[in-house]
Amino acid sequence: MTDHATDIKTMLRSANLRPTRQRVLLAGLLFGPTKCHVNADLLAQKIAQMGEHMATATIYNCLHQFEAAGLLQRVPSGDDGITFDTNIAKHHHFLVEETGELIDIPFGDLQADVPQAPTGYEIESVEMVVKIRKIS
Amino acid sequence: MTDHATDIKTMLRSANLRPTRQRVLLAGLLFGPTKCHVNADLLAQKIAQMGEHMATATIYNCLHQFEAAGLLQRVPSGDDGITFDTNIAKHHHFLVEETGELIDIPFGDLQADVPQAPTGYEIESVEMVVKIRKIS
DNA sequence: AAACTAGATTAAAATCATTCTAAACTGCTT
DNA sequence: AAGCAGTTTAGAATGATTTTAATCTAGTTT
Repeated sequence: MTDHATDIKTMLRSANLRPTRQRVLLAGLLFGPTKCHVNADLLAQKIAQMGEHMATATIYNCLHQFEAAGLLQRVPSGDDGITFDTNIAKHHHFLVEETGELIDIPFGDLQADVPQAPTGYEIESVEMVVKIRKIS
Repeated sequence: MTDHATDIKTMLRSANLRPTRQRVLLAGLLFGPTKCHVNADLLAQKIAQMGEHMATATIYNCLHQFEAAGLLQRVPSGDDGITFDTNIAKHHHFLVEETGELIDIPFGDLQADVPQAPTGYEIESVEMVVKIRKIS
């Protein structure tokens, strides 16, 4: 077994997730060196390209489990369903109007501008989306 | 005809929308003195309570037309479909995790913190959502 | 005021991403 | 090797939104 596969299994076990064939395959696609934005459909395509197969429900299950384990972050996305970000550092996004493409914005000192939560509430997260469009 | 109904018809005509019975009814619900967050389902309920009826498709059509005309703004919302805000001033939102309730945050001087758009793009809108939860 | 027409409304069917179901399977422990 | 809890699966179900194609109506023309 390669070191990479071992790392992934270790990561999954640390998250209290059994390293099943499906979870290892998905984690391999998601947790490489480059961060990315994914949805269930995109992953199904990649899996199909590898000549593999995985039930749609499994892809959703794994994504939600990875999110619950803090391995993924859910991100806002125009209209097209559920999108996850493998970059779990605090950051915001540009959303390209025409294409729906998401581009990371590094997290600055935006926190200072966040207003107080209403009395009795605590802030859970701050999410900024900057919609942009190609200059015609 | 009441002044209010006249105002609404004028508003609709200014937006190049024929003041049909359905659009006048919806506009009456939406464009009162108090701002609110609505979705198609909530409006259908209100209409039913008034003893009226309107096709679901009509509610969606009108909401999208009002949005296109700048009378409504679309706002992000947890998972539950399409939500519109009758407050069209620039502002951001608290989103209460447990309930999905949206609460307006008055627009401050956040603009200063927005990063430059990537080359070749222009900023279309900036939307911030602050998720909050009840302190247990 | 009747006729006309583009635009609007409608019920019902279609869409489609996501979730549910309940049966079959598999990783782990004994 | 057996057993069990946790997983995966195909296919059905869900549910919000959109499409369709027929009917209707606001506003204009005659």
